[in-house]
Amino acid sequence: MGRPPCCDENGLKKGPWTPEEDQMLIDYLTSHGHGSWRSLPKLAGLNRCGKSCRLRWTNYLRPDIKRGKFSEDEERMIINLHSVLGNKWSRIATHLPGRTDNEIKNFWNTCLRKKLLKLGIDPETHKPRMDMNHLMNLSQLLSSAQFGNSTVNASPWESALKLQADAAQLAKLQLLQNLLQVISTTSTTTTSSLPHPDQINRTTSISGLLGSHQTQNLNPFLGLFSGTNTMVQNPGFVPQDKGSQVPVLNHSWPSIDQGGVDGDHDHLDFKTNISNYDRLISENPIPELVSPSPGTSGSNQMESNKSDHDHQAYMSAQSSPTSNMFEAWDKLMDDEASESYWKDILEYVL
DNA sequence: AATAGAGGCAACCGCCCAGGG
DNA sequence: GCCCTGGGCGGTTGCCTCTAT
Repeated sequence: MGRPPCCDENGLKKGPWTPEEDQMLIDYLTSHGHGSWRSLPKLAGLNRCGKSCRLRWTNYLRPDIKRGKFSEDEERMIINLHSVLGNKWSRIATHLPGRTDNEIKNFWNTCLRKKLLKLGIDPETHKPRMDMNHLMNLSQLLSSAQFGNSTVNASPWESALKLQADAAQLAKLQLLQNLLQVISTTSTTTTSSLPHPDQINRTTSISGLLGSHQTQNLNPFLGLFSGTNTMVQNPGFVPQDKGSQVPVLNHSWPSIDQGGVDGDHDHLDFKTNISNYDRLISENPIPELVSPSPGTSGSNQMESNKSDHDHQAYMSAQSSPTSNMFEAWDKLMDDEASESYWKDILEYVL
């Protein structure tokens, strides 16, 4: 097990710091530096543990700390970096001068996370949310928002995010509805709206319907975005994500015909619907999830190799014409997991 | 004006890892 | 190779403030 908490040592103060304590810590650190944090409190005359002093200094008292609200650039950067790095707050913090990992973590948990959730984006995966409850709610949201009317008072950044999310969500809904339509006309199940999973005939599997090796080609978003050139390759994305990119522009619907569908007219309808999505998106161009502007990237802090790597990944993500959302789709399709991902969704729907 | 609930944030906790002996 | 220690990190807690009722 881990070591016992250092503050268990008898009599050491915990909790909020007083201005006097802060001043003592600042005075000591500015004249002596921290040296060993463990011995620091005694030397500085503080009745605190070294760890508490270190946290207080690094998270609050350090002179280079920038306080106050996060700018939109910072928000964008955090979202981008989080999509690349995940919950590596300290690594994210190295790209935001004057911000601490703790502050970024708090900001993420209290604001950005909720913001993304509201926009229908899973903050963990940065992919559109696919849970059925959310999709059920979505139709109501979309109808009430009437596709963009709700962005009047939003910032341009929020509007862009929202519009993109709306488009993606609308496409998702329509995808699911069309899937259901296909399924209902192919199997004996008849549904005109999203059924409760318990009410659904689970004996039909989509892989059986379309051929066991074709499920990864089921993603209609490849077709969806193919006409708008938003779904392009992303050569610079994170190497650990297999490096290679599937040439998605030529990767979509023909495979269904080549696969197990055998020219079933229902599936032709499905195809037609997908090309309708193309038109929908063409007529309503989807903004990037985040702007490609790197803003103040804090590149002066790129000191470690790890940081350089983060920066490269980040800059790749930034410079790509496909921003996070599309990257996520791209990656989704490039990922082995995507097969089971879509399979899960489809089997859930079935 | 009082109160409950939500949100924001500082601080703590527990685990992990690297480095030194 | 093992143990100990310092330092770092991510997750969580709890307090304070704000807002709605």
